Amino acid sequence: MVDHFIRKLRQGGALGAAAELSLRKSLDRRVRLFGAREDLFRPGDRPETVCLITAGIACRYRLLPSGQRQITGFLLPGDLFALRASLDMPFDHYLASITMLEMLQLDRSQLPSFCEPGSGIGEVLRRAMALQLAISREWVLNLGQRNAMERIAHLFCELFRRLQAVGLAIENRCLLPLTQIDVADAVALTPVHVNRMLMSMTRSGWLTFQRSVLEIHDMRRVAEVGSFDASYLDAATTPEPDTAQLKALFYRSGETEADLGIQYS
Amino acid sequence: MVDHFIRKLRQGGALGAAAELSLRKSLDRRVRLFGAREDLFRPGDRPETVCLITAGIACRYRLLPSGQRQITGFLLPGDLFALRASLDMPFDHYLASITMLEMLQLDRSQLPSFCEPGSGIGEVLRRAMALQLAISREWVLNLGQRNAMERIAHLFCELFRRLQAVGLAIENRCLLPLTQIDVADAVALTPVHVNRMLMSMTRSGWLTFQRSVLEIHDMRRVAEVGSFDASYLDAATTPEPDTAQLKALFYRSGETEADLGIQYS
DNA sequence: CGTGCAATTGAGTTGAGTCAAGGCTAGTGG
DNA sequence: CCACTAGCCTTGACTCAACTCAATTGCACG
Repeated sequence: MVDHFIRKLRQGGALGAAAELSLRKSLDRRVRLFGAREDLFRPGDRPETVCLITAGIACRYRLLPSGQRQITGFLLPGDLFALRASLDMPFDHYLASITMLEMLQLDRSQLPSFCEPGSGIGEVLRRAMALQLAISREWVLNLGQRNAMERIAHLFCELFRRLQAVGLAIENRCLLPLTQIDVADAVALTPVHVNRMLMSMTRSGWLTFQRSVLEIHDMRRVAEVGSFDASYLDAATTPEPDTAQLKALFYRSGETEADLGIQYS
Repeated sequence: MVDHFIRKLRQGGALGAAAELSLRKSLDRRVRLFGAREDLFRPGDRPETVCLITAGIACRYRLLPSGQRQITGFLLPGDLFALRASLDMPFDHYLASITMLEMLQLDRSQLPSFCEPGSGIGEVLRRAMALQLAISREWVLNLGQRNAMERIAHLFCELFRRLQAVGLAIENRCLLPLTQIDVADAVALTPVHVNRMLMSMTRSGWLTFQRSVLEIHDMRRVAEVGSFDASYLDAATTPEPDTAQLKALFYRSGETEADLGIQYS
């Protein structure tokens, strides 16, 4: 949970040993919970705090006047968002939970004090933004140049990789509590067509995506179909395969199916 | 030229009066020129310096194994790029000039010294990245949810607005030295289909796009078709309609057509 | 034990792509 | 000064990937 964030700070070289303690304390005080499928922010909102997801998944989306929805990105445990709080900029899109969500709030005014002078949280924030930018541009490529199956394959590779990077994948499986409608809104296809592609991929034995579990049986093939090259994700993240504790959680929720969201972290 | 940058720094509250002088001096030493249609950076390159475009236009693009090209963004005068230099991250896409290009190089090691302690270039960089992110997400929406004509209308609105913001539009016209092929690679359509849409828009009297000049005759209509809402661009930029001198340049090059690129700023 | 949303499947439609052939313009070299 | 060449632009005829419409099934929850 909090450790995801601490780890990020270390990577940015932002964290002094002395600062770490005070950081941990102050973080624990500011945990917030949200239910599934809630809008956390709407266009125009000015966030007060930078946020860190500690459990659950969320998405950014935009609406057209016609009512069409485009998901422009997913947020997974360990991801920072509302970075614009540090710039006093308003949101220009929606940010919504998909599962139940647990997150930390990092007060803008406190941010600088957690950092050693010189290097700082600034670099952590910029690194997070650079990663989001890389992902966003990858999506532009995905929507612009790939056909239906390739898009879905690429999206699944991205999400699997990112979950893996924070220790939330086991072997070839991960919890991915999206509906086919969510996938459709992310890759800009109709749910009907997404379903056809998924059926086809399943029949081919490449992967299954059922009951919130994504299982990739033939990663080489799926990555090839989606022309997926993970290097754009590595820029800011380090793998670090995570604890047995998490695996236990995963298995449990994988069986029971209930409340998958919050057991996520 | 340099002023674009100085202005940006002021906006970020980063510039002390004292610092400004030394900044101006050091900037003037580091001007670089490129020809049209050159790759400035390729995937894997690690830029040494953050760059600022002072004249001409450029684009980011990615290639698929199949050879398909997707332009993921355009860079206009006043835009910063290669921000990853400040993070020591490699490029994951191509960055290429479209016209001749004049740019400033801002050395990474020098960046901090130009700033008042506390506030700083960090905020300027983050603001620039936030803008690029907003634009990139807008492109995801554009490619995902809009049809051919809507996409083109939206792209033209974006570029017109951005050029206007740095004083490079006159009334309803701006220099936009893109081929229809460039437009096609940006909006993910075939050049053939882009041409059909442009013909149709021209016949409808909405706009013309010929000989590197975009002229929007019915901005209300075009913005409506592209469901264009400029608010996402305003976050980091301030208009400030620019000099008569630029207008003169524009008219001249608008007539002669030659070397449009570099006369740009 | 409905009720409602998600998933699935079939049949017919269409917006954008493909293929192909000219026309226009600018720059090149004789 | 004028052919020649190479891109870019333009247009027409045909194709197809993805969409729409519609109906059915399968769950999960109250």
